[in-house]
This record gives sequence, structure tokens and C-alpha cells, in this order.
Amino acid sequence: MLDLAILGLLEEQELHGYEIRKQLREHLGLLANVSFGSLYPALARLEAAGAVEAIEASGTVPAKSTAPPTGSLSGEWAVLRSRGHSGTRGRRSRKVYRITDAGRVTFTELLGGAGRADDARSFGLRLAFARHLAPQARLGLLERRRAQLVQRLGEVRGATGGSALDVYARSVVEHTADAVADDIAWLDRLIEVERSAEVLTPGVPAPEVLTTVARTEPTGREGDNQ
Amino acid sequence: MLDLAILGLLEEQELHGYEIRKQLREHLGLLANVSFGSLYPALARLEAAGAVEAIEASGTVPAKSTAPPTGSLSGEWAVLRSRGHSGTRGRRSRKVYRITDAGRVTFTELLGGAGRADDARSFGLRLAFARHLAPQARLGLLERRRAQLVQRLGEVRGATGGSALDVYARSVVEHTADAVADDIAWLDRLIEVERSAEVLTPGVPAPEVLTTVARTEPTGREGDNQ
DNA sequence: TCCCTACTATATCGTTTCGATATAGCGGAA
DNA sequence: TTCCGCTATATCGAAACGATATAGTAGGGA
Repeated sequence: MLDLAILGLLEEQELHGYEIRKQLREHLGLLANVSFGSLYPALARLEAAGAVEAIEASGTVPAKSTAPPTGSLSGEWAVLRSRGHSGTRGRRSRKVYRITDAGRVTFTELLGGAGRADDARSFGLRLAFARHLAPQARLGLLERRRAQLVQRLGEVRGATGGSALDVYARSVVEHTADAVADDIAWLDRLIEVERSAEVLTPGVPAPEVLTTVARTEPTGREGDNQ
Repeated sequence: MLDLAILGLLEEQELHGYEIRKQLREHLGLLANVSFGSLYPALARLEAAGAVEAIEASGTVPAKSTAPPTGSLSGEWAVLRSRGHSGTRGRRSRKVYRITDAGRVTFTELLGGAGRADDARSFGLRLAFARHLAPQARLGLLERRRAQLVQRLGEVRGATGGSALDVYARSVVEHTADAVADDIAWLDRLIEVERSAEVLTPGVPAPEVLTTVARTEPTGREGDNQ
């Protein structure tokens, strides 16, 4: 989930952890407010998996070979400090990450349903990076999400109908249901736009892009755990 | 978070794990779709903390003293099976939980802001159980949530304004922002209702209910991690 | 009769995420 | 000159998730 977000950002530019978090807050603000307690472990995980690689400072620094991890780091820091860097001054040693070819493969897999979890965050993230998907995969993503929301809305509206909830609980349920209905209407608009676009440019698959999407396999019977 | 949901349900009736999950799915459906992987550990945690206690079967069964945990359980099961139980037949051994006095205290604390986390789920849960709060505490809950959403909306709308997002990312951000705006409007309606009710019955604190709410203490500067 | 599926029910495992906290450098204000 | 606020990374324990195992009962069909 976080992996997708990180790889998606690194696909466009090299970034360090702090900056990744800032961009996520700005771009996807309310959707993904990631904490450092998830971010740094995620970066370490991706680096260990070979999906990203760390480069010393911003820009292309000679890499200093493999510097001793402990000991006097002040030497390296001095180098970083002395170097003229773009934008604001006064920062601390940072690790800038770059996506690898393997990372791009992983990103594509995650975008196309490989990574489990179909909550709102996950979908929002996938849609935010939907430009990397082929038109048909994009459409599939939207339609699967729509079907899912319709089903869940039906369950809730059905189950809640007769029960005796007090004002507050009822208000929460109804407002949540309304919000889901709004989501569906939004998806409908997006789907329509996608279909129009598809009619205009039929059978022209974009290069370097996912053409198929992993279907939600029928085992497990919907959102049920276990 | 889950603790609050569990205690809130047990406040009304004795339940076993499976049933708790069903009720959460039905009542707060889209809000809290809890998995067993969180539920059972949470129940165990609450039991260890003395907030809930397990009673053998549904109704009040003699408890069989402390039966040997391993070995032939078929004896106990036979007892359970032979017993006429309300509703559907054909179930398996179950652990029915009851809230304790300590649990009620914990519940009240959690309702009144003690448990951190002010995400949508947490707030929705608190509001769903808001009948257990005193009018002024309820109003405080709504107003704090409102202030929070207004601030976050401002941040996102501000930051996103100039940046160059593609259609998809932009759509996600805008739709999310709209949803938050809807939330705020909803809160406004609720707040108005609360205020009207308060005018009608001024200075009449409900008994057995929270009269104050723990304020979000000023350390930590809003949603920021670390 | 027997098997197979579906449902009720609890438990555990590994992974991810979260929130809190520690550490550290730097610039500017008091 | 000291303190505050910002940038920046890291780690820890707790909580939640998704998957999976286990176990019993009921009902349907071959």
C-alpha cells in the first residue's frame, strides 16, 4: 500500500524520505497522511528488495564508494554542507532514493491489483497513478471499485433498515452510506469519461503500460476475513 | 479503537466474538469492517485487562469451575449442545463476554478522547456511542472534529492549488476534498441540533455520564507524526 | 448412506502501519 | 548565547490486517 505510493512518486523524481512524506501530504493530502513510523521501514524494505536504491546526496554525487557506516560521519556531512544545493539551505544529511528497473516492475504489479487490500486508500492511490495504466485496465479498476461499493452499500442499507439504532448511530450510518453513494456517482462520471475517450481512440494500446489487470480471484468470498 | 467498539456493544448486551463482528458489520457497516485477526486479540486484551469477563455459554451457565483447557472438551460441548438455546440451532462452543465495572470506566474514558487517534473511524465510533456522553461533551466532540476537518481541508486546498497534477490525481484530490466538505456540512447540522436541544434543557447534566472531555493537548502540533 | 458445501465459531501467524520518542544539524530570534 | 522551530532519519512497542488452520453442525444431493 505504502510501497505503491513511494514507487509512484519515485517514478517521477528522486526523493528522500522527508520529501516523500511532504509530497504525499500535499498531493494526496487527506487520502494518505503517512507517518514516518511507516515510511522509513517501507523505504528500508523496498531498498532491501532491490526496488529502490539510495544515492548519497541530492543530484548525482560520486557516491564516495561504500563509506564506513559508523565512525566520523562529519566528513561526509561537511561535503554535503559545502556543496551548493538547490532551494532552501540548512539541511541535514539525507538519503535520496531512486527507483530501479525491478522497482518499476513491482510498481506496475501493485498498480494492477497485485497488492491485496481494496479499501478507499488503496483505490485512491491506484487511481491517482492511473495514468500509468492502459485505458482498459483503468476502466477495469473503476468498474471493480464501483461494483464493490454498490454491493457494500446494499448490505448496509439492507441490514440497517429495520434495526433500532439511536439518533447518533443512525446519523453515522446514514451519512456514511450517503458518502458511499457519492463515491459511486463520482465513479460513474469517471467511467463515462473513460468510455468516451476509448471510443475516440479504439484499439490503440499505450506502450510501456499495463494492458491487463489481475482480477479479484473468486476465492475468499468478498471482504470476509479468514 | 476496537476496544471502544467492543465495549460499546457489550454495554448493551452480552456477546461472543463472532456476534460482535456481525453487529459491527450491520450497525456500523462501512465504518468498521473488523477482521477476526484484530477482534480476538482485542477481546483477549480486554479480558486480561479486566474490562470484560467471559461466561461459558449464552445465558448464565454454572461456569463448570475452571475446566482443564486441553483434554476432552467433548464433555463441555455436550453440555452446551444439550442446553436449549435461544434462536438458531447448530453452533459450536463459544465464549460469551460481559462488560465489567472496570470496563465501563474504560469505555467512558475512551469515549471522551482518552484513546488517541482522530481518524474518521475513531470519530464515527465515538459519535455512534454519543448517547453515553453528556450534551456538552457531545458538542465538544463535534466541534473538535469540525475544527480538525476545516484545518485539513484548508491545507489540502491550499497546497494543491498551483501544482501540476494529472487528471486522475487531481480527480482523487478534489473528490476527497469534496467529501470532507460534505462531512463538515454534516457536522454543522449535527452541531445545530445539539445546540437547539441544549437551549431547551439548559444546565441539566445527565447522570452516569461524562460531563467533561479530555481536550486535545497542545503538544505535538496536530496530525504530525513523531 | 455418504459426501460435500455452507455456516457458525475461535485462534494464531507474519506483516504492515501507527503513534511516540530519540537524535541531530542548522538558522534565526530573543 | 541560549532556545525555538524546521529539516531529517531512525527505532520501539502496540495495534490491526489478511491469510490460514481448526472444529463442529446442518442441509442437500448422488
